[in-house]
Amino acid sequence: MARNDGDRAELALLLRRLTVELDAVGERFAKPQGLGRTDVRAVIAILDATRRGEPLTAGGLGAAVGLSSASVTALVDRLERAGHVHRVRDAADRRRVVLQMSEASMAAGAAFFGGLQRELVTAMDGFSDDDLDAVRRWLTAMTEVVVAHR
Amino acid sequence: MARNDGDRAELALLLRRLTVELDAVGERFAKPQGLGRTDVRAVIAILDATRRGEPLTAGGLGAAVGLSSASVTALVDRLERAGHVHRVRDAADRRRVVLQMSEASMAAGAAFFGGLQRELVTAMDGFSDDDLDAVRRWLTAMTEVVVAHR
DNA sequence: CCGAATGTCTCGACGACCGAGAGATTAGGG
DNA sequence: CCCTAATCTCTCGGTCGTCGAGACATTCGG
Repeated sequence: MARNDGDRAELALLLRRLTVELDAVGERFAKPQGLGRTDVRAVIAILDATRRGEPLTAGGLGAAVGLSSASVTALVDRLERAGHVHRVRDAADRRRVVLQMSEASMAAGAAFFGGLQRELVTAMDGFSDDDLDAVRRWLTAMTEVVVAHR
Repeated sequence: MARNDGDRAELALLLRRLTVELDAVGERFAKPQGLGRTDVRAVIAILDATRRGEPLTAGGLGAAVGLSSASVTALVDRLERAGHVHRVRDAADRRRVVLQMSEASMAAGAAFFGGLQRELVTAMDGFSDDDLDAVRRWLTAMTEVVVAHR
C-alpha cells in the first residue's frame, strides 16, 4: 500500500501544479486587458451566469466572488470604465443593476479561453472513453472531498 | 464526435470547478491565520523549497511568486511578524537572507494540508490502478497544454 | 400609506503592491 | 590589495483593491 499511496500523492502534486499553471494563464489573460485577478473571476462569473440565462446583478456578483458591496461597486466601476460590462437597471425591480458583458469583451474572452479549451479537448484525443470516464469520476470525487473539507 | 466533444468540455468544466474549490480551501486556511492570498503562496513556495533541500532566499521567493523586491520585503515582514518565518543571514553570502519556516507554522500547515491530502488519497480507494494511471496521464497532458498556451 | 427590508452606492481608511533608488556585500581584473 | 561592476536586500512614495459604516432609492407587507 505504501507504493500506492506514493502514486496517489503524486496525483495530488500534479493537480496542484496544474492549478498553479491555470492561475498563471488567468494572469496572462488579465494583464494585457488591464484587469486584475478579481476582475477576471468576476468576468467569468458574469459569463457563466449569462450562459445559464440568469444574468447577474451587482449583489449576485458580490456573493459569487466573495466581495463586499463597496468592493463590488468599485469592481463594476473598473469593468465598466474598461468597456467590459455595462450596468442596466432592472425594469422589474429598479433597485437592481444587472450586468451585461459587452460584445468586444465576450469576443476577447472567447478567443482566449475558447482557444485554450479547444486545445485541451484536442489533447484528450489520445484517451479512450474509459480513460476519460475515470478522469470524470476522479475529478468529481476530488471536488467532493475538497468541498467537504472544512 | 459531437457527443464526445461535449463530454470532454464537461471535463474542462469539472476541472475549473475543482480549481475554484481548491482556491477556496486556501482562503479557509489563510483567513484564521491572518494571512492573505499571496502569503499562502509564499508559505507553500518556502515549504516546497525547504523540502527540496534548497532553502529559499528573499529574492528566490520573489521569483517564485512573481513579486518585486519591494513587495517581497513587505511580504517577509508580514510573515515574520506573524511568526511564520524568520530571516537568517546566509553565512556564505551575507547579502542574502534565507527564509526558515517556524516549527509552529510547519505544524499548522501539515495539519491542514496534510489532512486534506490524506482525505484525497483515501477518496482514491474506489479507483483501479488503470483508472489512476489514466488520471495521471490526463493531468500531465492538460498541464502541458496549459503551460504551452501563450 | 407607512415602516421594515432590500439593493446599490458614497465615503474614509487600511493594506498590498510596484518603481526607483539607496545601502551593504561579493566577485574579478588590474 | 583596491576599485569597479554586479548582486541582494531594504526604504520611500505613490497607486490600486478592499472593507465597514452609513446614505439613498425602491419594493413589500400589513
